Amino acid sequence: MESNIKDVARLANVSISTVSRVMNMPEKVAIETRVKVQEAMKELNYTPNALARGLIYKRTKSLGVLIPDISNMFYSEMLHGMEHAAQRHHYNLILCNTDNNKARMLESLNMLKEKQIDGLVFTSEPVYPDYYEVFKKLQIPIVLAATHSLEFDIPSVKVNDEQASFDAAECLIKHGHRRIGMICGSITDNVTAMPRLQGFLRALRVHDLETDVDSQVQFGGYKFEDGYEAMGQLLRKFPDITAVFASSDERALGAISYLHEHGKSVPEDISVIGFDNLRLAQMSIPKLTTVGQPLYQIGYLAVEKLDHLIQNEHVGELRTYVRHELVERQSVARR
Amino acid sequence: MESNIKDVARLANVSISTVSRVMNMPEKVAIETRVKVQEAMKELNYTPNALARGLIYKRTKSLGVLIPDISNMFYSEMLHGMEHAAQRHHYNLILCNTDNNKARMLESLNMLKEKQIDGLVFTSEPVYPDYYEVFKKLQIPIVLAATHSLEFDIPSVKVNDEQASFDAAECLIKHGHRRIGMICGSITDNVTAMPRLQGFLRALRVHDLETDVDSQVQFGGYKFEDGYEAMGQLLRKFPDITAVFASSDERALGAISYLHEHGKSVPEDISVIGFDNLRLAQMSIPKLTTVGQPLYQIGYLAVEKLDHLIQNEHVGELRTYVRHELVERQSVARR
DNA sequence: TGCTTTTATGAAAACCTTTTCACCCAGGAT
DNA sequence: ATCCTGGGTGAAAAGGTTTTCATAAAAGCA
Repeated sequence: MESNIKDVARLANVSISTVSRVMNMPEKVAIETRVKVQEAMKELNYTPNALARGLIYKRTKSLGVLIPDISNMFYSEMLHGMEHAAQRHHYNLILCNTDNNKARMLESLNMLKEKQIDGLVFTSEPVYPDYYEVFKKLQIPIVLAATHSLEFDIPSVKVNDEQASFDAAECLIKHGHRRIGMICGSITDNVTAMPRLQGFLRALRVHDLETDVDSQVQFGGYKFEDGYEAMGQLLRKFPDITAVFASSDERALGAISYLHEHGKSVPEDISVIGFDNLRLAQMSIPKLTTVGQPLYQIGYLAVEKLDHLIQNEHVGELRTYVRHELVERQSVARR
Repeated sequence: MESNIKDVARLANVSISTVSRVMNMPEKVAIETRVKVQEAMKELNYTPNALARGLIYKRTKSLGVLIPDISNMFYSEMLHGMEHAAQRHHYNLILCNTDNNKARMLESLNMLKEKQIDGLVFTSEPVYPDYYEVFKKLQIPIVLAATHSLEFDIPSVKVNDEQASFDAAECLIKHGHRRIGMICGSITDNVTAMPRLQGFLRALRVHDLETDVDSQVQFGGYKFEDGYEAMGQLLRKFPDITAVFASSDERALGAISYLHEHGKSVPEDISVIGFDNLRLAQMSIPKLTTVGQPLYQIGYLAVEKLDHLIQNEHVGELRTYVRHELVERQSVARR
């Protein structure tokens, strides 16, 4: 039932070369032959086979995307941007969810290589040296999205986390807060969590506030439940707190939830500022003040950068830093 | 730099047939030859080319996924399930975001066909007759996820929307509510919105409450803003309302937001029940009571059903209906 | 008219595998 | 000694395309 170029050629009474030409350089074939062939293609419901094409062109117009957890809005917004850029540049996206699991990641990478992807976008997670080894073996253009590597020269696009956190903290300070806690990511993550911590501390220092990481900062996961948990810890260790910087929106909502359940109202008693500006930041009560990263744009630019790499065009800067933006809503109050 | 089977064969001093055998039926080749070949493969960092394989096997181990909007948590949770099922059965997922745009969908479908996907999962959106024509031309196994078709015999997996809505409405009624409004989807959508409306109305009738669609039901989009908007309308048309069934969690949060801003507290003044049980339903204040659909599972099962179709195994039932579940949290109060 | 150039087409090689078939050789049975 | 069996291997075709090169016909030009 599936028809190939041969069937078309036979039906149109031409050679397969001619059929191929009709598809790729139609101006090179006589007008009558052309329509004859096109009619045959239509009649047979013919579609060219991208596998055969890819074999010859050594190019598949497919990109691999490695994502730790697609159901996380953080990644899905980025993915959305990637998908649009991919459509624009005629790529397909092959999606691999890694669950932050190294074995699964390597497996996916292997599968992607076998499928001859033209390029790869790697999201979040730092690039550990052994990852870099694998990347090198892949022999494929790679772009990092929402992460970067200072050790290795891999193109990347992300926000300036240190500065963004600085701005978040400064926002709280400018609203008159002096006793500020932070809910931070894992201490082992120095591509995202550490810069954010540093930005936070810098803001405190710049404004002559004392800093005490031990009591003031709570480390943990990025999820709602982690934020909830962390808020509890923080309140115990640092009771006279008036504001909290939660370095992800989910954590922020978790914190707010904890505060709400423990009779503190936001922002009247305690102000909370988040990080990311996911769609859910507008949906909470109170609406969340947060420092936004343009996730859609990060995804979009990552794919465009990858395309440049693939086309061997100039890549622009190796490490692109996109603008963050302070989004003031209702979870931060003047004090 | 890229090595093929020939390079391996040359280095190992064997024919390419032998190399191929080492990969596909290693027991058929003498142990010394086997290790010789394996060493050569390792030395050359050889990976087989899935394009060439696919050409022969007429099977690519790739599935297409058509999704209206990946950044929507509704789809991203489903996608997560699909991805896990895909990994389990050794498929790759090629993701296409359609933006609910017909032209883009057809374009994607074409691309997917060219790439020789083994099957397709189509999410949400009703299957219009012209879609069905396209599907037929595709000559590829298809499964519908979170949608179904009564006109056409296409395998599908989804929740029983009518019954789920019935349960939602009944939950409100059992909590003593008599004046209940509904925020509903578009009136043109009769795969999801209409059954939900019918379930809602059935519950009212069964419990001898009067129904007046005109004043009691507000139609609109599924987003937060739509819910916000709709809540306003509803309150104007049907002022002495004590409870609202919003037929998506996002709409429910929009409604809650509206109520909050207009001085009504949830659930003390007005109860709200949602639909979906997205992750964000646990993150709101108050935590949202909702009737949950197992989105992850829907995605997972859809891919497994697709796999059965591809393998020509028995598909089980054509239309699978998975269990919904009433998740009682804090947005519904007794009256 | 006879020559060269151009235009339209086809044959065959190449891309990288898998698989069928044939071959060779060692060992067991007769 | 002869035949058969079978394990291990290689040559070649097939899968669907693109592309190079060759060829034939038509057109241009003197």
